[in-house]
Amino acid sequence: MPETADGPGTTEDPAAPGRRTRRNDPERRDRIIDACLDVIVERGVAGASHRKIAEAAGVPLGSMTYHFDGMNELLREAFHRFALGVSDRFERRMAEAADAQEAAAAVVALVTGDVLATRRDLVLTSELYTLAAREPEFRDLTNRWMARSRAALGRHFDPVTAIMLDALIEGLTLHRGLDTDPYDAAVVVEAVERIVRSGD
Amino acid sequence: MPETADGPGTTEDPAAPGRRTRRNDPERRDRIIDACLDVIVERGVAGASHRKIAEAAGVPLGSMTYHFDGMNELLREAFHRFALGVSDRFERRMAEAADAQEAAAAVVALVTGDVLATRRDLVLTSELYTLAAREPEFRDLTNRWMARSRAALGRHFDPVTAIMLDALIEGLTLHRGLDTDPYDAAVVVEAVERIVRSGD
DNA sequence: ACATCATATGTACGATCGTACGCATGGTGA
DNA sequence: TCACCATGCGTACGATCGTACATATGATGT
Repeated sequence: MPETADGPGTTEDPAAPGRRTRRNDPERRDRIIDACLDVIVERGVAGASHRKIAEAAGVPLGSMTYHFDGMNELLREAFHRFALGVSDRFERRMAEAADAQEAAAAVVALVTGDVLATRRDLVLTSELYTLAAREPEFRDLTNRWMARSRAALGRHFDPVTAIMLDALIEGLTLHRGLDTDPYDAAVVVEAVERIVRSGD
Repeated sequence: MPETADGPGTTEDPAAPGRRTRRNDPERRDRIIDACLDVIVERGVAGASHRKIAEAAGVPLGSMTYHFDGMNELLREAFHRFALGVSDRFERRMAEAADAQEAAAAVVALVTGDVLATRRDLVLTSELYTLAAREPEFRDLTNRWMARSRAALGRHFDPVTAIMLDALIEGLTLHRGLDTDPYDAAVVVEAVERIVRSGD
């Protein structure tokens, strides 16, 4: 059974079998948000219902409407957390780079490697963009995300180069993620080089 | 009332009020597919139900299961048509370009202009990628689309440059489409130039 | 120890969904 | 002209959805 990471109070009270104590669970809200992302990865936003998320989080259905004012708020918080997480990792990598050359190498590593190229990240990013393409509320979220990425790139590159790099990263990640057999990483190296080389 | 473009047989038979003649409508299947795309643009794949699509196409609900073997087949055909259309327009633009310089200009025009930058195209592309990220069936579709784009670019650029340009176009289009106030078109010109300049 | 009440949850409702299937329909060959 | 039957459609069914709300629960102050 999946029953992942039993939260506090989820298990039965040994002293009173058959009864469940659920009160006083401060992390419940967080768990719901995480479970929401998990369900989205597996079933998509379309398949992410209150019931599925509640089951995945190990909380009763009633907790959904109690902690969140409707599905939209839950989605907003979930994708906010996701974008923040990816953004943090990106920012950290850029901060760790000593100069533009290291930064370029870090960008290549992010695209070809483990951070942006996860199936989970690909799915969640696509789902978020789909929401953003239709609802301004989520578009604000993606805009803040893009702005943060460009700012992180701005540590090492001029603003225009940062914008172009940001777009290139997006396209490369997306295409490599969707491609049945992704082209060689050398292409990524070359592409990044072409963009940053002229930016000095 | 929306009741767009009454198809043949959709209106009442003047000779027999209250009766409807629906037989012999060869374009019905096509109309359903087009209506499907319209509904997806407006409500998303999640909101594209048989009933909504049937209403938009001006056909009875029964026609849905009659012409298509389930929702998945309808989606597959609809997105196939969409990808083919965009691909055709892209191909044509590339074919019209006399040399690499004109091709580069065409790429800029496509990204900043009217073909790829429509809200409709943005929404449909996002929705398709979201499906592709999860289901291999739709991933094949996007793969064929990407292959065709690269082949079209291959008329004027070497294969590696074509791959990079393809990714750049994707990222630029997506970011410009989602950006609340898109950066200047000059950035697009510069980015394309940087990618193709080193490709000679 | 006990009354109190904010916190938390179980349940029920109306809407909408995809799909199956029996029947109406009208083109067609005799 | 008319019977026939492939084509096309109206309708009903079971499932699932988001959400509201009455009620259970247990922490807390006295």
